[in-house]
Amino acid sequence: MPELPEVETVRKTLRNLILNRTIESIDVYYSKIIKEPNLSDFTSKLVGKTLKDINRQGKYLIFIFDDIALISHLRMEGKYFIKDQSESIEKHEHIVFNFTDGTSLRYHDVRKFGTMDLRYLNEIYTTNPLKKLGLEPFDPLMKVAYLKDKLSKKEVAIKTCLLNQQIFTGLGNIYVDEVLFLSKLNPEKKASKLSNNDFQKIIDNSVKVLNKAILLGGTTIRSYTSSLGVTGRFQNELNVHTKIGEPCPICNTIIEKIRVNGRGTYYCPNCQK
DNA sequence: GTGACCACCTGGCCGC
DNA sequence: TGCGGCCAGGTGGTCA
Repeated sequence: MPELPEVETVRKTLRNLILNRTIESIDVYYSKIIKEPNLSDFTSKLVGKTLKDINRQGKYLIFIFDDIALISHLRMEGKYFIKDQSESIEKHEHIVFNFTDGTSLRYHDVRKFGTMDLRYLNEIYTTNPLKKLGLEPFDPLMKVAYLKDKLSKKEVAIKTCLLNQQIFTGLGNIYVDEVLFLSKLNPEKKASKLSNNDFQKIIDNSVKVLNKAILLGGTTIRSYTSSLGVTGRFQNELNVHTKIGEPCPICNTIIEKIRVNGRGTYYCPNCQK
């Protein structure tokens, strides 16, 4: 599933391919992807607009048009593909942005979990969904003091807290498992029990894991591929996620799988006590 | 305010 | 072979 490194890979790929194209029309085959505004306003506000830039905040893609931004979340299996308009619409292609040059940007989502919102440029960061996001690990303000302030009174598992995008933005299930492994922290340990040193390790290892994943184009597990079918290579670097029954790369203890707040969680019971 | 739980959604996998 | 049930999981909403 797309997490921050996968979204960043999609952003870079699309930015290189479709900048400065102008929307001629939009075909919507599954309108529930669009959250705000309504379908009619969504299309009328975008048609005729030229794509100026593509940014990212956490796991959200931000398509910057002339005066308006399309904020897209890929959720579990969202993908973008660029195709000629003459190519037939495939199953699971729910929203198609047709450009004036005869090409199209197609949003493909098997599980239909993805979302799209339109916002004027001056309200992108002052309204949801981006307003509520916490800091990314790369943010200069991401310090031990920030995490301590947010987590020191949390009586829930640290894994649950790191998946909370309102606190720690950008990590999903895969990378949280990897960060906690590198930090030698048990995913079920209560956030309130963590030390300053633990918080620092979480920050450092998050940056380390995400940077490496971005470099390798993200992680390809199950069905995820970025736009144009580009697959990531970070899955070859995973230490614990999906490694149930395999030996820990550090101590050879067998990796176990548990559920933390309903999420499949992989960890080494020896390294992460 | 906090934490637990559920809905959304479909393909893949497993057991019968 | 075919069918039913479960699992995967990010986020928002609801409820206690």
